[in-house]
Amino acid sequence: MALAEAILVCLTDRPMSGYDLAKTFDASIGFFWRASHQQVYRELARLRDKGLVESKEIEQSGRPNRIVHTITEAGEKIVHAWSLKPCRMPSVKDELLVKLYALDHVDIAVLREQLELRTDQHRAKLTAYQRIKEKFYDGKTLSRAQKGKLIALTMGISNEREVIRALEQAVISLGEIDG
Amino acid sequence: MALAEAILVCLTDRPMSGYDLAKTFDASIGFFWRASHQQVYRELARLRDKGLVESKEIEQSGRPNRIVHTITEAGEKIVHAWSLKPCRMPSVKDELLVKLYALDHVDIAVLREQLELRTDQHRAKLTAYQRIKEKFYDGKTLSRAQKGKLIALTMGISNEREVIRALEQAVISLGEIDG
DNA sequence: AACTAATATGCACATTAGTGCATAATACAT
DNA sequence: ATGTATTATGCACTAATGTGCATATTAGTT
Repeated sequence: MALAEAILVCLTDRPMSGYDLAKTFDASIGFFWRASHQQVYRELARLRDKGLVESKEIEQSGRPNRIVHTITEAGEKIVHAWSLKPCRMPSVKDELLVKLYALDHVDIAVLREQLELRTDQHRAKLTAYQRIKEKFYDGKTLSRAQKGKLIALTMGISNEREVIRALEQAVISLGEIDG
Repeated sequence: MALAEAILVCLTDRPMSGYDLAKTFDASIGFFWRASHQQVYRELARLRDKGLVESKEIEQSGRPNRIVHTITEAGEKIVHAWSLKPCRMPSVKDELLVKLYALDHVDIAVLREQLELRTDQHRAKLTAYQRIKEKFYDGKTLSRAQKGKLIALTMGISNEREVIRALEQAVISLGEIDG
């Protein structure tokens, strides 16, 4: 149920519409907890029903009205209680590694392409993280909240670097097998 | 739907019962695709319905009969078709990073404990991977299938090492904030 | 004697996530 | 004119995952 908490955490910063939240889940907090816009709207409805956020419609002309959600005191209590509860290990589900595991039943040329595509995807992630770090964190005086985000971001960066290195090595190893 | 394929991949090695498969998902292939025993039995029923595996009951005395599943030709075709399809990026969902992201709304002492617990869990994983590598792969002549498994395992090992290093650094950074 | 682990299978229910679609207006490019 | 992107919300259906329970026997432990 940590999508609820992730949304509440975003709303501790400032009130936001579902659309704002969906964008946030495509960027910053989405690096650590992925969610689609449908998931976000659905969960917002539940949070509203439970009284953990308050929603008010803001009229706009030309486009649909914004519905802006504000965290309530009850919502803040939920966030604090959640912070004390133990975390689960993220569940591993990586088809690419399953394909390596099943090497004998897989087209090696295709698998190499897939490894290279994956490497590029991680390079793109690394670049995105580094841009954010340079733009918002490097050489700045940081609040405690920002320092926490920087620690998470730094972990993301070092992880992407290592994954890229490991994937490049995997392609080399695969080449040695295929000959 | 890659649980189906992961099971089929296991069955290309040898026919197995649901129980055998569940154990395999607690160890080897489960390092790359996690699944509970309930999931395995449910998926086996579906695979049987689709004619991708054939199941026969083997009588045992004292304990429930084993139902041993063998991959069919149709099943092997599915595995090959799957190997050609592009892979998705694994979906990120890590509460611990969300808590770092939400540092201002979190108990820092508790978070440090959670980071340390997570570090220990990754150390345990690393040890398990290394034992398997030493026992089954180091200094042995390997088939192509085994070489694929070794590449996946090597990626797992380097990833665990990096995650441990990054978590240790995160605890240090957190200490500097907290004072 | 009672408890625990291992072997072996699975159902029922609840929660979570993903896919596809629907609506509606503006702005900008082709 | 037509298409595409952006802003903005959300439903309906399907698929995947997790939780709790149920059954049944043997072997070993406290």
